[in-house]
Order: sequence, then C-alpha cells, then structure tokens
Amino acid sequence: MSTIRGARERARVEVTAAIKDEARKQLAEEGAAKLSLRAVARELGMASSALYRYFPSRDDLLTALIVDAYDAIGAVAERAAADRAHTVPPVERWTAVACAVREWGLAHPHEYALIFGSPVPGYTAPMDTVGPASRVGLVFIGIARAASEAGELAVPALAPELRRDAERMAAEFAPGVPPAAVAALVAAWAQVFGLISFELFGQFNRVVEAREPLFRRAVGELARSVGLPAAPAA
Amino acid sequence: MSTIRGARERARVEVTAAIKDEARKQLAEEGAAKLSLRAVARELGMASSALYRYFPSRDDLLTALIVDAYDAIGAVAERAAADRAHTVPPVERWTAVACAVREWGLAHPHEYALIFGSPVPGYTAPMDTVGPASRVGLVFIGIARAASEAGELAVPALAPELRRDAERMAAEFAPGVPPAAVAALVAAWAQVFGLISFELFGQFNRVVEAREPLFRRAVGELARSVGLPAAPAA
DNA sequence: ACAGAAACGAGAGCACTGCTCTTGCCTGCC
DNA sequence: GGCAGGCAAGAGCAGTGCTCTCGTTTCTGT
Repeated sequence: MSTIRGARERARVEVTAAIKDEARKQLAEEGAAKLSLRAVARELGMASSALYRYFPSRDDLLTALIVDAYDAIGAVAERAAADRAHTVPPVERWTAVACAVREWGLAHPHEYALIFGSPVPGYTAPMDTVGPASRVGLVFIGIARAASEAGELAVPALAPELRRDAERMAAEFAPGVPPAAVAALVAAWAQVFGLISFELFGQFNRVVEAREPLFRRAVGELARSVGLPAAPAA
Repeated sequence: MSTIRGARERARVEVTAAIKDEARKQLAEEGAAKLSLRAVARELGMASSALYRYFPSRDDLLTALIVDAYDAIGAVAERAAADRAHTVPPVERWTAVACAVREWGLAHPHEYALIFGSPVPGYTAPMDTVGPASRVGLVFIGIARAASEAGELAVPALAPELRRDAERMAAEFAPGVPPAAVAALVAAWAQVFGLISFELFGQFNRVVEAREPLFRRAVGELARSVGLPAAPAA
C-alpha cells in the first residue's frame, strides 16, 4: 500500500510534501485566509497550474493540513498520556495531557485555529478528518477507562435526558466506561478547548496574565467532574 | 452628539446602515471570508468605489460588524439577567444567561464565529471592540456580585500564583467581588464559550445529540465552581 | 522493444477580489 | 450666488482560484 513503485511516485510524494510544508509555512506567517496557492507555487518555483495536479483545489490543500494538524495534536496527547501511564494519579495524567495540548496550540496557533476555530467559509469537513480528529478525545477516554477498570472512578450523576446519548457514545467510543462518565467527559473536553481557544484567540488579552495556573486549576476541576480521583487508591 | 444636522448626514447614516445590513446578510449566507465589498455594492446598486466613502477598508466593515455583534450578544445577556433579577436562585440566573447567549449563537452562527472564532487573517482587534466585548462578562460578574452582597457566595479556593491577577481583575472590573470568585468566573466564562463553540463549530456532530441538556448541566456545575448557591439563603 | 496511455509542467486566459486615482456632479454653508 | 467639500462612477492595478490547451516525460501492456 505504501510501497513506492518508481521514480514517478517517489517524486510525487516528495512534491506533495514540499507543497504542504510551504503551505504550512505560509499558514504560520499569515493565517489560513491568506494562504494562496499561487504564492506557494511561486515559492516552489513551479507554475500555479501545476499545483492542481497534487491538490484539486485550495480546500483540498486545507483539508490535508487539517488532517495533519489533528494527527499532530493527537500524537502530542497520546505521548503525554503514555509517558505517565500508571505512574501518576489520574487527575495529574489528565492535566498533563491537557497542558500538552495547550502547549501545542501555543506553538502552532494558526494550525490550532484551523481545526478548532470557526470553520472556513463554505467549507464542510470531509470524512477523512473524523479519524484523526478523535485521537485527543480517545486519550481522555483512555484515562477514564484506566481509572474505571482500577475501580477508582467516582461515577457522576447523569441527567435522564442525556441517558440515550451517553449510552450510545459509551458503546461506540468508550466500551467499559460508565455512560455518565462519558457524558461528563465530552462536556469537559469541550471546556478544555474553550480555555485554550479563549487564550489563543486573544480573549484573555489585558485580562488574565497568569494563564497557565488558571488553566491547570480549571482542568483539574474538570477532571474531578468526570470522576477521576486525585490520588490512586491505596 | 447623535443629532442629525441635515439631509446629507441623514443620508449618510442611512447608507451606512444599509451597507451593514447587506453585509450582515451576506455574512449569514456565506461566512466572513466570502464577504465581498463588491458584492455588497452590487446588491445595493452602487459602484464598489463609492462604498469606500463609508468604510475605508474591508477590515473596517468587519470591525463594525464585530462591534454590532458584541453589542447584540451583550444585550441578550443583559436582558436575560434583568428578566430574572432577584426572583430566582443565582445558579438559575447564571444558567439562563448562558442559555440565552447559546441561543443567540445558534441563531447567528456566523456573527458568533466573527467574535469568538479564530481571528481573521492579519486582523487585530482595535480598541473600539473592548467596551462592547466586555458586556457579557460584566453580566456574569453582576450575578456573582449580587450573590456576594447577599452573603450567599461560597468563595472558592485561590491558588497563590493567581492572586495578583485575581486582585487586579477584581479591582478593575468587579469591585466588591472576592478575587477568588473573579478568577473562577473568568475560567468559567471561557468554558461556557467553549461549550457553545464546540457545538456551533461542528465538533459535536455525530457525537452528541442532546446538546441543550449537556450544556445546562455543565453550565450549572460551572456556576457552582464560582461559588453561586443553587437556592437563595432562607 | 516499441507504441499507446497516463501523468506532468508551463502558459494563457476567465472571472473575481480589495483598493486607488481621476473625473465630474450636486449639495450645504458663508 | 459662488465655492469648497462630500459624493458617485468609471477605469485601472495587482492579486486570487481555477480551467484549458499544448508539448514533454515517464510508465506499461503487448
């Protein structure tokens, strides 16, 4: 599947990567809306029309960047969780993952905006993005599952209107985790990204300076709202 | 200040309003990135160059729309809070404001994205926006202050790294509210918008169906994290 | 080994954008 | 009444996404 059969295919993957790299560079400098196919082609020394052999439209290029960004942030989250697997209380592991995600966002604000900011104009996310997009969520679920299997999860209350959703989500994404915890987890997940987005999109400007402590405190409380214990059961 | 001195000025404010209305219409249909000055001018039957007499650039038009959006969402929040002033427990008042904001967002997704989504390309918010931008926050602060003055506020813990920020914010925006509550409030504020943004920007698609119950539950917990009581003191 | 097919790069061109400059008209003020 | 300033319109510039055509190169089936 990923074997390269000849010089032609080899060149193709190289050019594709070069285009994405240059696009990412322009993205970091100017933002998504100013990313221009012609400028990318110019910088690469090729005709703008040649670029359409690799990406059929500007939106397709953006989609590729979005998938890469989801994968990058997912990898960061997975690594943060794996580094601390079972050596640390669940709340701390949860906080470490959230902090890693936040730091990735601070380092790559435009890529973060690409995936968690307002969806671009008429753009609707294609199906290729749903897999990579769920990686961070799965990391959080994994932390809850580990706690659940160790019998350390304090299952929160579940409103009756949420039961159907919670049970479906648990069956689909988080087998073995109590539905009530899954529902709380999804809400907590959105709130974590709310904190990061507010900071990145400038809503804390001239309001909050000590952003990391504020973030850690809120994220810790969210972990507790999911039912994670602050210290492992003796 | 707002007196209209002649037919000329009267015409000017009317044309300005017409331009903003048409721009808002196109914003709602296509999104911010596809908003085109020429299309607005075309729809209004004027030359595109004439439009520059009213807004020196596309960014200035966007800024005007942003200010209007902040004012609209601020008015919605103020109204929701005023309608329930002192007739209802603080947690319910807080939740009502959050729900009102959420519903405004659902009704005006593109305008919401304009103010809480990723900042547009090279755009940096001018000072005109800070006033209107703070109205929603002030409503939340007002709820906390009312509870505090009634002696009903359970002041949360405050991490030492947050003390300076919290005291400065309290002095600047929320005199009379305990600094610890202000810090918790700012975090809660970001999390409320995180929940709304995730829903509006499609991150809950194919994941959560019962979004309002999830929202209400999370928002209620946030109110409690600020120290608001669920029922008024007897 | 060679012909046909497929992939490729380059250029011209279309319709659109934000924005500027110049030219005249028309209105409100002294 | 003149006249300065606000105003609309048109032409034009540089840039954009995207399409089409036209040679050339590379791979592939016989």
